[in-house]
Amino acid sequence: MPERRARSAVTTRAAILDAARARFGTNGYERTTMRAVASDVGVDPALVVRYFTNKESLFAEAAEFELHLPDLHDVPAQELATVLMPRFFAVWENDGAFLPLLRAAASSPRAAEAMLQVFARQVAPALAAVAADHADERAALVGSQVLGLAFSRYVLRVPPLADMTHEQLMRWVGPVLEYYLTTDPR
Amino acid sequence: MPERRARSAVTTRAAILDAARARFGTNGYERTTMRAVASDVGVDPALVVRYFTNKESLFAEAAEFELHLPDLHDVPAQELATVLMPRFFAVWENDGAFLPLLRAAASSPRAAEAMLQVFARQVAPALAAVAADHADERAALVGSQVLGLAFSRYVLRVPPLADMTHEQLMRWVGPVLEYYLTTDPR
DNA sequence: CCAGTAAGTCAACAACTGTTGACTTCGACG
DNA sequence: CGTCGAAGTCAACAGTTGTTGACTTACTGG
Repeated sequence: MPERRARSAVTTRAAILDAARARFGTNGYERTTMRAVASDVGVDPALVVRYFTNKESLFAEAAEFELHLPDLHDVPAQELATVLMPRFFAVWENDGAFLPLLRAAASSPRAAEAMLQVFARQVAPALAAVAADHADERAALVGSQVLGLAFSRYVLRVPPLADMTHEQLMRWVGPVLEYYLTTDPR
Repeated sequence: MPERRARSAVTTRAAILDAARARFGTNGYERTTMRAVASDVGVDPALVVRYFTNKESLFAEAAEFELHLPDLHDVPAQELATVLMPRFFAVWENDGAFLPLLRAAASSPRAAEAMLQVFARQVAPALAAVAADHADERAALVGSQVLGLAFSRYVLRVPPLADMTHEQLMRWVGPVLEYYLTTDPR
């Protein structure tokens, strides 16, 4: 039992990160204050900067996330949505890092750039495995629909969308993803 | 010739409103400062509040816009996108009020509510004219795709999307709108 | 038991924000 | 010409924000 501090450093650091994600996720970047995050954890604001040096760095760390999209090479077109959508739901609803980034991307160029990187490094390559042609355009179109869904459902909370189940959404959106990835527009 | 002031009140008022739209549109609500708007017009900050009383009221007026969606009753399904998309492009690119609202909606509950009202009062009713059934769900899905497109193209500036022409986008997105409005998911 | 170090607090700073009230400028009109 | 009201400025306020540096607390290893 090497250490048993009343509160180990890693513990409060993680707590601060969680609180930051929650605040950034519901209030966005500018409306989230260091003091509020600190007080959520019951700690002095100075400690937050001691651990994360900056509001900007705190945000950067809070907004890091991995989609973990599976390899799509052997997935038949009709099952693309069944494979993809659950991953999106997971990132949107469980991991707390997506919403902060989405909200902040709307008004902060830096956050927008970060979101663009997530798309370029995680989404586009995975989708390239199944795109018929014009892979970058197809991936971007899928991204626009997916992002629009997240924005409408979690940020705007458009009533019908916010209340639908995962299954209902998959049935509606599935054919669209399949179309964007594999079909040629008329 | 009743009035010929060097700068009539209505003129500077309109100039302030324009500057506000531009600032809100590119920087979002919180990062837009009264002082910056005032200085864009070459005027004292106090004058801005004299005309608009509040930052919040200034934003409210700057973010008002009308979609002017046409009556869709006699539009055949295959031409829905040809009729709808040009209106969206017009509001996105010419009128300066859409982007401020979209950006602000991401981090301000009030702005989100305003955007929801635009959807409920202007988009949903117009689309109800052609929706096969579940009109509210179908309208919301169209809204999610349209919003996602705007977000990706104008806020995030996803490269392929930002560079595509109106015609290219219409060809890709058109079938999706048609599907959401008229087809049953499999 | 005691010193060292990590964990945390405290008060304060400088900058910036929205907003206010009193003042000035100036064109129009009787 | 003189005055009246609109158009606009000025300086300043009160509050909030991120960030800093010096200080205190408390656990642990020797």
